[in-house]
Amino acid sequence: MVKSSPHKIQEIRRASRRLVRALGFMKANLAGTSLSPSAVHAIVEIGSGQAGRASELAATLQLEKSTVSRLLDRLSEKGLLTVTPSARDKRAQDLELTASGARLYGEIERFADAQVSAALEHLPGSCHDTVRLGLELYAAALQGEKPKPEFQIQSGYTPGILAAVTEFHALYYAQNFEFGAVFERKVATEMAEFLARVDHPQNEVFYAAIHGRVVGSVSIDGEDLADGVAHLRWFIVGDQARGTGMGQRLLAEALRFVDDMGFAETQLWTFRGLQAARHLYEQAGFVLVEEKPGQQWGKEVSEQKFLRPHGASGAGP
Amino acid sequence: MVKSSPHKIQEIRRASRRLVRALGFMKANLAGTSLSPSAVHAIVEIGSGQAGRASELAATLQLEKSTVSRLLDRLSEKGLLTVTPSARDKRAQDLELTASGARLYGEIERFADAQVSAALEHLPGSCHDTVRLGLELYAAALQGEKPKPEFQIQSGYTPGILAAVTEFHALYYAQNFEFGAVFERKVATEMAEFLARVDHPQNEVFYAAIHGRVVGSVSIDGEDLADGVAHLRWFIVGDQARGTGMGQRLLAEALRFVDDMGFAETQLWTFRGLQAARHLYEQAGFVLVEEKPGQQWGKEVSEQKFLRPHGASGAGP
DNA sequence: CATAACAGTTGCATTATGCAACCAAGTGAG
DNA sequence: CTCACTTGGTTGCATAATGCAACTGTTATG
Repeated sequence: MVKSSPHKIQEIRRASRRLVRALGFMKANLAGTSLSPSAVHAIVEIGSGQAGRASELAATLQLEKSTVSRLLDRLSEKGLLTVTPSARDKRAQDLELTASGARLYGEIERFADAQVSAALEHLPGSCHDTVRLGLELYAAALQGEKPKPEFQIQSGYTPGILAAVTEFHALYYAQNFEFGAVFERKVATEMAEFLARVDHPQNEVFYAAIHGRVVGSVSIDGEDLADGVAHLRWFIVGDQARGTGMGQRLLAEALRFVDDMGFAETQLWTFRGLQAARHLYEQAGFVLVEEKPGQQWGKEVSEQKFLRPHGASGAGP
Repeated sequence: MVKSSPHKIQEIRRASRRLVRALGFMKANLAGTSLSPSAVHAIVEIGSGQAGRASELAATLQLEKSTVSRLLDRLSEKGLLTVTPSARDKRAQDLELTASGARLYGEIERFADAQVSAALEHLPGSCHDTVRLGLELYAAALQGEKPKPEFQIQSGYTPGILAAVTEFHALYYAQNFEFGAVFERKVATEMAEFLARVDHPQNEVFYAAIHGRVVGSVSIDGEDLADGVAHLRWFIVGDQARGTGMGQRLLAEALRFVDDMGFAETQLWTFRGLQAARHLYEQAGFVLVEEKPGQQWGKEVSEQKFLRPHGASGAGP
């Protein structure tokens, strides 16, 4: 795993500090209420249905239960909250906002939304997702969560897929093997040609998207090799999604298509040095059948041909 | 300007709350010191040379000056800090960490770095930049800053440029004009062809990069039209950089090249409905000379031909 | 030179908070 | 069923953090 550079960490910490202060500042004047930060957080949590118990509140707000107890006292004294003993567990108590509590919650929501909205206005709209994603990832990471890779494999053309596949190839191979313009052009041109005939029943392109962006893809070209031979092409997963099992999923989906269509065998060309990919290929039933130097990608590498017979499903243990 | 959806704002707020709590939690136990959050922040600010005055500290920590005064008292009592009257301004006082203060600062730094580093370990390395950028942008936005668009215009092939240009075209025109595969393929194929001969002295590709990623580009094709006629092609700025003046800069750079190379005139094709671009073109001295329906981009639009004579520099006021 | 603005201090009141000891209600093993 | 243990919450106590307002001394400005 790649460690983040100290410099990057510094920058993250620096931004966090600013953030905490800026948000802390917001909280103080929040919606003109005279409530403390914790009280506001409590109202929000209860109002949004995230916390129905005092103990839950203590957990999310990271406060001691006694503090929460008193906090709830204050809020119910002000008539913002009803605290009723729970029916199921007589130790516990159900928390619910009163009408005026709900009104306050609404105000806080509107106020906070406006604040955030105003802040975001300072940024070009395209940054909004970066902000959202960055915050979510970091918040999750701080609490020790691994982000769940939510992606779905889909098939067929989607805008940007040619670009994405080209980009991943160009950047990855430029960085790791110093491939250049020839390679990027080759990928773009050949895949463009393929996409023109992707609707042919023996062809298909698969991709995984996160937040509407293509982050991984693989294609089956059923026409360009011999009859009954499927050609697995442009198999790649972008930086953002590497190590999430996406490659495996894509490959599985593609091979299911291959088997469903009754191809006698599947071929693919790659070259020596792509260990992770090779592992995936072999797991999926591919076998290395040929290896020789070549420079079809604009640079001399040891090209490898893999083959997978119909229905093969991986090397034994 | 595009408003962010309420949903997105909710998500940002939700993540912010988690973040503040998680960080708040970190602060409490921070490095095993018995210091309050503010005290730790103060040490960090002073230690990192960001604050040499009490008033500066009050500003960055968003605290009242009296609070800061007392905070500094406590710290100097503990021998972490020296508070000496400033030479230049007898009202003010210079803040400096003592040896033991500096040691503590070092510990805090190491501890916090380790925390952040540990958190980041939960994320794939490729997310780190998203986190950093997202936090920085949001922190800046909350304090009302507009992020400075730091980009430089460069020329020549760079890995990923074909992909980036294709992507921006595909996504933008798919979203706004429902262009599809035909268009994306056309862009990729033609630009790939162009890049094969971009080293010819009459051709050039210009691009702007942020953090090493291409976010805007324009090309001059000096060969595909008549002799002495420059063809301005693939002019586009990505989402992330729209509204930053990058388009103008790219265009200016491209036209400088055109004029330097002594082209008699420059032509470009676009179509009705791209107002922002049209404005830029006219500012740069282009004039609309022809308009007729066509479908060279895979969909029927009102195609426009613009022309700019050598050295023209924009419409008068 | 008078006045305002600035940097910081101090008295006072308020509030949030944690710890420890406590109670009451559920849980589980034998 | 019983006894020890856990869970959800309350209360007494001490303390730390904070803001406001009034204050001192210094510098800037007309």
